[in-house]
Order: sequence, then structure tokens, then C-alpha cells
Amino acid sequence: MDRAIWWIRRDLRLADNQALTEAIRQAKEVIPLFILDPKLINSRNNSEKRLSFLYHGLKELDADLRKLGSRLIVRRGNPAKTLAQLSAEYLIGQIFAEADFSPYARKRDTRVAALVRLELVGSLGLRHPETVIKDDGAAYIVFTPYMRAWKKHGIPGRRELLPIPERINTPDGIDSEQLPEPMGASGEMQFQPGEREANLRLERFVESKRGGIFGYGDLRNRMDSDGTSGLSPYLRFGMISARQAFAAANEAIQLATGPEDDSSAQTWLNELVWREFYISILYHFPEVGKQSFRPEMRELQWANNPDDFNAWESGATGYPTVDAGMRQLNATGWMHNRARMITASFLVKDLLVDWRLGEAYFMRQLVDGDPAANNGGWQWTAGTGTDAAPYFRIFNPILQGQKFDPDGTFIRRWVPELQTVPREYIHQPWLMPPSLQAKVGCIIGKTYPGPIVDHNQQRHLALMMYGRQ
DNA sequence: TGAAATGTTGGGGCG
DNA sequence: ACGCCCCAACATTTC
Repeated sequence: MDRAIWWIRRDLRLADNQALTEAIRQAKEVIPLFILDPKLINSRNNSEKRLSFLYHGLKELDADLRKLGSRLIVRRGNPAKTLAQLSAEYLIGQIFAEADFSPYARKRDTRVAALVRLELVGSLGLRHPETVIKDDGAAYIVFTPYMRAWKKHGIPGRRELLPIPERINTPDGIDSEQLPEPMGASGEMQFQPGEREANLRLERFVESKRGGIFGYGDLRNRMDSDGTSGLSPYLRFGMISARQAFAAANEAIQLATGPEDDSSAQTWLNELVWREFYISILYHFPEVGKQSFRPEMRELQWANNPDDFNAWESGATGYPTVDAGMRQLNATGWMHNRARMITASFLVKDLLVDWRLGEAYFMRQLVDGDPAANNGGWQWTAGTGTDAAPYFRIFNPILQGQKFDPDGTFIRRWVPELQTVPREYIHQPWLMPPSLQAKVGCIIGKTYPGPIVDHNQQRHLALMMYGRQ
């Protein structure tokens, strides 16, 4: 084959890239192509920060490609039309891409495959969803059996990962669109986009002597510390492959020196398996993107009060941990996982708002926003999903804060109005006597809202709402 | 990857 | 010495 297109979608990396490797193996010349698909770019649930991360990431990828004698070609338009037109114009033999399993991606790829030769190589998870199924061919809908089956297959060692190609021959004279100017300089972003940063983060995480993967078991839930890997945006855009992450996790498990380290590293690896699980769920049950997985939970009578929702999204519920989480999200496009569970539980089970509104809001904010993982997380919280939390499992935002942010460091970082509130009141500032409020300059109802609802009361309402179904 | 409600146990104060 | 009560601490059940 003379010419192939490496169609880049959610695999913005040169290392361990099966689609790219296969394109180079089969064709003399390879065109690295990214298509700005208006359907995705202009989607109502897209996020400025995620787009900015993508655009910066594409710039990085272009720079990396130029070191290999190639460059990134960017086109805007309908993918099927764009690929058909390019294929005809440049006599493309085949298009190689990494498989993506969101309902939209699958529809899109079907349309593309009807017009041009498209070969999907590898996937955004380590295992293709068709390969982890029960003996009778049904999909797993409970995590633990899924994980057991998943783990029966091997995890490649780091030495088996595909190297960065030495050179990519790309024909000259192919027009490329300018990338839209991303908002904000990449150097100021919390997540520096690009493959290089992704690898640095993974290395730091698995090689760190304190914290990192071996401290993960203890620290992952602490909202007041950096106990997580911070890799989600990179996995989201494939700046690092799932295989690379799994290989590193597995190697850490081999190197663990005690049962604590071992179980800590296992815990992180399991989080990666949760990602695979939700990719698989969305693949086998694409309708979860629109409605509850559980049919009996599709007609819940949500309150959907707009004022409550506004208070939630802007971080003004009067519950410090909830507000801190939402403000972290709004400010950075990322939220600690524990805070995601707490804020989500609050929206669904304290404010009785349809989980789909929360899911959409998260998609509009998150740098790492991914349809499978985000949907899985929300359905888990709402108790409507496959292997979901039972409906009566309701987070108490005060207790969660006391457990996972005992000093209120996380709260004070994101809710400056509460900066001066003493430790003993930080999770319930409304209990401060008026004299203390005046003394510390935090007046409940003025400088910081009182709780918009009573948790205990709302908890009972939620139990009734779910119980009636 | 929860928390509240309810039940059980046992030590200590006390008459 | 004994029974009774209280209640913290822990366990179990329930939502």
C-alpha cells in the first residue's frame, strides 16, 4: 500500500499506538489526520476547558510529529465526507484508527466504513468490550465478576508496548486548517496537555516512594491531598494508552514490597478496570446514555427545582464540601473523585434532581469528561445503573467532609468565605454562634449561604421518592 | 465507594 | 455482695 491515513480521534500519542504502528507497517506514506467534527465540537455538552485541552494537545502532537519528519493535518467537517474526499484526492489505500465505543463514535465509524476502507486497530480501553463477556455471550453487569473475567487475560509488560516510530513519511502539499486558538496558555493549565506530560505523570505516580501508587490506598479518598494519579484527562484523549497505564500498574504490583503496597497498587489498577467496565457497559447498553439502566427507575418523580440546581452548580448550597467540590470543578475543569461522589449524591438525593442534569453539567465542565465513565459514575450514584449503589445509600455531606477533609483544607482552598471558620465548625458553619460569626467575619446567610436544604429531611424525601417506585 | 436506627454487651456508679 | 441502671462501644439490621 502506498498511502494510508492515521485517523486520530482519542489517541493523541505516538507511543504504544496500534493504529499508527499498523498504518506505518502497511503503507509507505502515512497522513496523520485529525478531523474537527462539528457534531462533537459544537455539541451542547462540550466544555471550553476540554476543548482547550484538546487544541493544545493537538499542537503538542504536531510538534512531536515534526520531530519524526511528519506533521499533523487538520480538517474540519463531516468525518465520512472529509475522509472520502481526502481518500480520492490522495489515493489513500486504507484508514487506520483506534476503536471508540460511544454510540456516536460507532455510528460515525459505520458511516465512514461505508464510504472508505476503515480498519479499527486496538481500542481506547485495553480490552475490546466483545472480549470480556460471559460464557453464554452476555455482557457482565456487575463489576466484580467483570473484573475477574477481565483479569483472566494477561496484561502486557512495559517491554511489550509499542515504541514511538522512528520516522513517519508524510506526503507534502496537503492543506491543513489552522487549529482554533485555545483559551488560556498551556503553561498555566493545571493539566499540561500532551503525551510528554502524561508520561511524566505516570512515571512519577508509579515510581514515587511516598504517596503515588503505593500510597493510593490511604490517600486516594483524601480531598485535601494529591493522592490520585491526575491522569484522567490524558487517558480521556489517549495521550497515554490504557495499556501503558495497566503495564505500569502491573509492574508496580510485581515490585510491591509488602501487602499494603500490593493492595494499594491493586486498588489503582482496579480503578482502571472500572474505566474498562463502564466502556463495556456503554458499548453493550448504549441506551444508558439517555436513560436509567434499570427499567424500574426510569419514572422517578424528580423535583428538578431550578433554584436548587443553580445553587448546586455555582457552589452555593451552604454545604461546604459540596460547594468546594463544585467550585473546584468550575475553576479547573477537574474534581477530586470523592468530591464527585459527594456532589453527585447531593444533587440526586438531597436536591432530588434528575441525575441526567448533573451528568450533562459535568460533561460541560470536565477536562476529562468521558461519556462512558461520567455516565457510569452518575448512574452509580443515583442507584439507577448496572452495578450501582443501592438507592438507600445516601452520602451525608457533613460526615464525608469530616472523614475525607478532616481539617477543612479542601474547603478553605475553594471556598474563601470560609477561610477563617474554626476547624470545629468548618463542615457545619451554620452552627457557629452569631458572636463567633461576627468575630471571624463569616456571616451565615450574608457572606456564605445557610444550608439550602436540611440533609436529614431530604434524605427521608429521597427514600420516599425511590421507595414508591 | 453510606449512614441511621436498633440491638447487644459490659464496665462502673450506686443504693 | 448484689442487682439495677446508665451509657459508651461495638455489632447488626434497616433504609
